Amino acid sequence: MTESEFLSRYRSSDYPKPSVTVDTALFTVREDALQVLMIRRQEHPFQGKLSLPGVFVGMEETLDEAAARALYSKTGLRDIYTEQLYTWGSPERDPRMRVISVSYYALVPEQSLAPPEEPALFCPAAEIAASGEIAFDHSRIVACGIERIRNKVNYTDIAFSLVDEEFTLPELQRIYEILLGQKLYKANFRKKIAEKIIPTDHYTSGARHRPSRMYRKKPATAE
Amino acid sequence: MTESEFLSRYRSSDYPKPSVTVDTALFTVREDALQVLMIRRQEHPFQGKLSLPGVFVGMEETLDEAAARALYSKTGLRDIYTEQLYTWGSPERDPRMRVISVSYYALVPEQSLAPPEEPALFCPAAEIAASGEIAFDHSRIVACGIERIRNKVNYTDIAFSLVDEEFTLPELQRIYEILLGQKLYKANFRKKIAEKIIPTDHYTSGARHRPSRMYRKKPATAE
DNA sequence: CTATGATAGTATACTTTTGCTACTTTGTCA
DNA sequence: TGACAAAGTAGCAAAAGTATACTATCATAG
Repeated sequence: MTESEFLSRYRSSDYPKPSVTVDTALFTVREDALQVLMIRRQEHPFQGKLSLPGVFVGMEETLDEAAARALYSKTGLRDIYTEQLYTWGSPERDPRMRVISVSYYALVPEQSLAPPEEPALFCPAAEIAASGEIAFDHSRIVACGIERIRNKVNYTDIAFSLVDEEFTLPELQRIYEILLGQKLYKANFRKKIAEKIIPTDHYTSGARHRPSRMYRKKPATAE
Repeated sequence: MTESEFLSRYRSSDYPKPSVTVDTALFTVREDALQVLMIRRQEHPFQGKLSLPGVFVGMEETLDEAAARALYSKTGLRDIYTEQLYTWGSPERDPRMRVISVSYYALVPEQSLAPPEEPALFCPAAEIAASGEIAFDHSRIVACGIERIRNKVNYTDIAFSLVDEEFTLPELQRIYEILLGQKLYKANFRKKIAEKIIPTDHYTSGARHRPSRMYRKKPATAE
């Protein structure tokens, strides 16, 4: 039997299949806290509960594309920093049927977001992670996202995804402190990120204290 | 409409669904190299090529259970250190049909493995990761596993999963060196892992040099 | 037009970890 | 009993991380 013969005889409908969704946790830092975009469900199951934005994976799209689609439909944003988190496959996680969920997390600066409308809202991520009142296993997904972010802050540049293109060092430091959940020393923080940033000749103004210089992220050097 | 009415009307077959598999990369350190268990495929597609052990996810099992099943069927081992890696969902990754693959990696000490038979064999992981001759996207899965292991070696205890219950420090150090791809200083290495191990009163013997003390891993302390 | 409060930004001392070299110990074997 | 071989230990210098004290510059009040 040749490969093409084999392929033409293969009947994929011979086996039962689970449904596959992509659920996305969009994080931002707002009001001095890490917050996550949640949707209040209008339909069953879990009607009235909070859930993450999600879509069924189309037959012709990649998982990354499905995640981008879910995020775009709720925020209108493209080209967000997005990364796959974990895949959840317990047979009981959805009461309708067997659904396997590939979860993603995404990071955006608060400034690039329009205030969410109607069934969508931002919630403190820590509260969602600790709550027992969240639809499906989405509380665990958020918890998983928080943990992943916290782990990656120190050895990657994900924190820059949460500030605008131009930012001040006190702003950036605040992001780090919120993600890590601890206070950092100003001087040490600056030493550490000095090599990752480029100063501009812009300064903040208006505040009744010394203005803060603005910086940009240095483009990643080739490997 | 109540929730139970809603559920009874829900027709999950209304939507096309991808198939879902679990593919597992079983790593061990053998002959001074990180090696991975591969299967030479007997059937189409990719007949004759190397692939990772994989199974279709059953409708009543979790993903972790499917991974354990795949590993058990090839090695006869249960309770292996196993962790989910990444989920691969490109529509073209399987020529038969749309298949989404949830990949796992697993770590076992060489001593606990029977020599693999027939279509199964161990291959140097770096070669698999670099080869263009591997079935599906399994080469990338192995590459992803190597990277994950390398990242986790320094801030977790996964290296201990690759040695027997009792081990010598030169053995353990060799594991670290192979995973990290670099030589370590004996004294520094010992200082660092001193807190994670418990000495036994056993020693190696037979070699024509000073015997090496054997240790066990200290049970993880409560969080 | 100067004092003050508030935050931006810098200099520096101290502590811990890492990188490295040299040494001592203890077994087997000739 | 001396030589080799790898196990195991001691210690120093450089680098990185931790912590504190200081100076700079704006807006506003008086």
